[in-house]
Amino acid sequence: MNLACHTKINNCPTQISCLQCSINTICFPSGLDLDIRGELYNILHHPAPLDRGDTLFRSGTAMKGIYAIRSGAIKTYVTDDNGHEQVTGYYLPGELLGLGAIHSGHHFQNAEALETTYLCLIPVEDLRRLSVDHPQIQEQLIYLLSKQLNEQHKMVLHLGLKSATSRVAALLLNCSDRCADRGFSASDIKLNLSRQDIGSHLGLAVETVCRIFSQLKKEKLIDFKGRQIEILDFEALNRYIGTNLVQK
Amino acid sequence: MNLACHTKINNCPTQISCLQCSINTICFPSGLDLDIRGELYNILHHPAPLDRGDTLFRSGTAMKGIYAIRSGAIKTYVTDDNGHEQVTGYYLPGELLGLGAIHSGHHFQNAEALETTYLCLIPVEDLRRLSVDHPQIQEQLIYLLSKQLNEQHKMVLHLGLKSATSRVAALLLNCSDRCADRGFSASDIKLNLSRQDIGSHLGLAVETVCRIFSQLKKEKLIDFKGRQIEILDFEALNRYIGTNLVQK
DNA sequence: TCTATAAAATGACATTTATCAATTTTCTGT
DNA sequence: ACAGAAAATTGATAAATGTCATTTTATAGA
Repeated sequence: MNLACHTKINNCPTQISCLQCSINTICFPSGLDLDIRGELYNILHHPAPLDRGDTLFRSGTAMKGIYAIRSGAIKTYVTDDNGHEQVTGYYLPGELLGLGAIHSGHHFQNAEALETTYLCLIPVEDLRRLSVDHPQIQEQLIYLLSKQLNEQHKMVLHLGLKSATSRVAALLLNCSDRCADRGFSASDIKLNLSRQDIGSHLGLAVETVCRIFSQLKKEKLIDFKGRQIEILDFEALNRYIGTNLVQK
Repeated sequence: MNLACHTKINNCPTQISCLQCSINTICFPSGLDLDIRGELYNILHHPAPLDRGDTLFRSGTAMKGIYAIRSGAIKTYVTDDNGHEQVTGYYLPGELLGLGAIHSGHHFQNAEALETTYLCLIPVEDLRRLSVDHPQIQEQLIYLLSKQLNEQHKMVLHLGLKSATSRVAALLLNCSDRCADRGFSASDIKLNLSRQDIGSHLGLAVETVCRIFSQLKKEKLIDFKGRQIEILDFEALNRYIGTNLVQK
């Protein structure tokens, strides 16, 4: 099995300029003029890296800004009255968190690191100030918001699939796609959510998720060791999704 | 039962200025300065109203712009290899369609009118041109994109609920909320999706949706006649969602 | 490296949901 | 108002998924 996507960019220094950052082709600054990237770097904050289990932000709190993941992985989740978690999102390096809180200024989800995670924080107020002179920044923000909205539309599609197997397959292929977009392997992915998290995200019991993983392995559509997954048959996984879109 | 939300603003004239439009407090122009609203009106198109079943746009086609619903209702859906539909969204007056296509310029969903529907079309190119002189327009677009992203995050949460009843309850309360935001009744709502559409959206069989509707009626949590629904017990419906967020 | 703890996996059984078939109700067009 | 078609509903049964109990495996900290 090859290297997991995340391991390739581990050991990031805490401070790094966008100009040198290994993910600057997919992160916020991608497509911006070089001088604007420089200005963007001036307003960036580099919070201390998060350890596994550390909270990035909590539901109900004011947003400090937009977070960009430099390395690591984050899950978002909500908690019900009984303290039970439901995972609502899974974010990879180069992806942005907090965009949905711009309009209200507050988060309604919690965000937690799934492994050691390095981030950049872009304060929205500073970004707004910067965009007065550089309308390109607003255009970029619109572009990225639209892209993430599109991603969520796809998630809504995947979560509306009827069978448990098709929902799991959709999640796997979704992660594969996003890894590939980031220049990582499309077939060897690290899905750093627990089976419990996956179940809670897809509306399934942990045991169901385990059984589906085992069966997909037996059918040789995937192979895995823990959270390290190798996709062996993209076609077949896609067929699971396509043919289960909706029953007759 | 009171009037359905939609009936209140039926019989819209085809041409109407944003300044007089009944939904201008929630639609794109909300919050914009009056002179900018006037300019916005100048670039608006008013396509002929759609009849029930008419297609607004198709998957794979280039986007013409952002659509704002003036009255009526729209569903978005995708179709699998076997021609089976899966509903991915349901849109009410004052809501915008097509925002997810800005970044690629293409739609990946189909959009279809569920009843007679009046729309405005805001061509993105014209909007971009207008925003050179009025950065407020880009700020507004960012605000609205963030808001819709947040809405989709909620949908992801709702579709990840484990029981069929909680997913149906979540859909009902979601529509109620959105109706209330628009100044319509929160308790008397018209959910103009067929039971089939609801099932396909939530990953359930039609029959399951029917049975859940019947049971909620028997338990006096809702009342309904066809697609006209009255919510009788918000508390109880909310409890369904909260206590089913995730199993132990 | 070892131990304690958590995560993952599996089997047996209960519950929920899907499927199929049939009936009733609603809607559309004349 | 009427006829035909589509949508909604309901029951019986099959299939999928959840729950509980137990075992195995992986992980974290000493």
